[in-house]
Amino acid sequence: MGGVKVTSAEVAARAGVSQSAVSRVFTPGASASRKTIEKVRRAAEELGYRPNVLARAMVSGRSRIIGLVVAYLENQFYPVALERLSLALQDRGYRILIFTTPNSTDGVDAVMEDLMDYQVDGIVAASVSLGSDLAARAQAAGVPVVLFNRGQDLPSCSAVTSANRAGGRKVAEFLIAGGHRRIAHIAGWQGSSTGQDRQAGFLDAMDAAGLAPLAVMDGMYSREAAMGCARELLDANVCPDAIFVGNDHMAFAVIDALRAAGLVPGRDISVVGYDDVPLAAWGAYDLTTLRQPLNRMIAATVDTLLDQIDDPDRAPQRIEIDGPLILRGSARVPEGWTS
Amino acid sequence: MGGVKVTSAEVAARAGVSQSAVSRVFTPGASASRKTIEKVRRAAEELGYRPNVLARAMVSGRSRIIGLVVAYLENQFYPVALERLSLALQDRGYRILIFTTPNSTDGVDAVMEDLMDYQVDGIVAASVSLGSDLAARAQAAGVPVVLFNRGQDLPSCSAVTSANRAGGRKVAEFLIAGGHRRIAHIAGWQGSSTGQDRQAGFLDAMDAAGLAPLAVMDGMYSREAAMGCARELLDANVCPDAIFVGNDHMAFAVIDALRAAGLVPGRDISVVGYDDVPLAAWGAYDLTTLRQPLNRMIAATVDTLLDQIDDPDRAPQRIEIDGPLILRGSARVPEGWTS
DNA sequence: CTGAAAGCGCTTACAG
DNA sequence: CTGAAAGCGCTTACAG
Repeated sequence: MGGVKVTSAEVAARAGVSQSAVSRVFTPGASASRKTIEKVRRAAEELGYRPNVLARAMVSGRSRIIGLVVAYLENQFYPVALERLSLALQDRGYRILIFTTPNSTDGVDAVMEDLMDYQVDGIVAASVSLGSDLAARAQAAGVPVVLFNRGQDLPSCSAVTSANRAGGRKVAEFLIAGGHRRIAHIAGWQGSSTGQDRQAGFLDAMDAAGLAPLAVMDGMYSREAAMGCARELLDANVCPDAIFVGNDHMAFAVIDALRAAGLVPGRDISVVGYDDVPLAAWGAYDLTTLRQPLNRMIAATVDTLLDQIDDPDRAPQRIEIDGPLILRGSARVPEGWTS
Repeated sequence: MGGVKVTSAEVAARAGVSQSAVSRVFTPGASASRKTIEKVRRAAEELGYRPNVLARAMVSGRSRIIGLVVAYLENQFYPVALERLSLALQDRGYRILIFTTPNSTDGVDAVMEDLMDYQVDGIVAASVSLGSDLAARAQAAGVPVVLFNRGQDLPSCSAVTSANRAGGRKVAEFLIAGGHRRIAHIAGWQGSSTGQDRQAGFLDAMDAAGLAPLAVMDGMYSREAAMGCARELLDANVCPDAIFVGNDHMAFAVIDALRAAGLVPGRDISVVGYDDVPLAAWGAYDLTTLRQPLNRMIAATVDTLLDQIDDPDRAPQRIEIDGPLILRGSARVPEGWTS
């Protein structure tokens, strides 16, 4: 029952070599003779030895642990992102220490401190905002931070997002081209860059077309809030003919609200989301949406983070990745519309 | 830019005390005079000192890290479980190191080895099966393991599940009482205890009522597989009047397939799922389902795991928690049915 | 209460 | 290529 942890010294004794030799055999770059390698490997196998990663971390100053701060796990975008990120990081020899948090800046900051106590080599903050003091501390400690799906303007942090402003514009242009004239926007949380940028893009395009939005409301990235917004829109004197919703998670709520009111999405009212989570493609929602190119966003996140870990002098990056509009049944498609 | 990590020695120097004193001030149980505590806290604050958790882990033999192995993150049950687990563990001072994995036993075992390299204090294996050798190694290393939502029969592991056999029985009784006679079962993966137990319970009740199932197929806990099964059922000569699906994730696929065939769930064919994930309550699916009591399952998992960490001699537990049937619109409700 | 010292399990110059 | 030794940042008996 007692934790029978085998150490390199025990392996050394059994193999008849020094403890340093054992260490070298298990250290990728180091050199050892074939004979030593063989003796050590055999002894290690017999004893069930595996190097203690924590001890290695202490002396090398590398924990091979990446801290992940994430909120909104009920939005399918994040579990999927987590899975991809975890796989990509595992491939490169890193593991994820996960911190879930309510989305207040305070909550996030508290959790970040904890994170740094674990000597993480880098931090991915997904869908959360950092206090600028916290960002500074991470930098002071030499821990690179990349913001995933949030473009907050912190000079010391990298940020990976999709091209949200362009995306918002694209959605508006699509709806306008489809002949909609009473277009409402249930926006993503206006405390977040993604919510702001998508809304700004939407307003850009409306403006360019000489149209005023029927309504713009903050859905807070919350199912409940979005549903409330949708009900309010349906109860108003003038009913929208299209609703652009700031993300898919809220769009599902909006569709549920429309149907509850006896309306058919795509026929009576067009609904467009943002993200293209797997659920958007399922029959029950069949949601037209602006896709965030998750694979490329994850790849960019991992590359940026590991580059900065390997070379602390590398400057933070801000990466924006363009995404396509995915046409499905929840919104009327303009005649001859392509792409 | 260089990682300016502050150590206890530096704090000691500034505070004019020994390094041990600093350590004591930051060690919950230890004793120090008010004056020392004050001096040390001030110096620590000024320097931005926080204890290195990894170093503490090395000497104390406690990493305060729990390893979590999880597959099926596309099934909403798991992200929600992850979030609750993370919160519950954070409350008790533990963090989660996460490993995602394809669900083969091989994949899981490889990942478990990696996990142990990080000196985790305990392991939660959610929705995955362990090789028995691996379970033995974890035990040998003194690392307790609890299987979450999987009741595999490994004497050295604890297991927390809902009462799956009783649940399967309850669903069948409900459908039979509702007057259904052509009842099919798209089962959970038959390589898992949950899939087997729910199916066994279903068959128990069918048997007791003198009914034969119209069909029993393995949906593999996969959306695609389940959809294939549903199509096959609909194409057969005799169409089911009810389908019990092994979990909600598959049930959503089944409902999509029914609707694609022009059928209305709850009117033409009753569909019942298992889990009661949040999506089951959303308007688009409105799924009748057997709820797995997640909060209680998480609480039991955390309690069991931490108990075993604190007292290595404690015997592994197997905990089963009963869940209620949640009535919604996807299945006909028998007259006068209660609970 | 407090400090000097040993030790957790490793990696990494340093000699040989 | 190999071993003895120092050291990573802490905790924890051990004396005082």
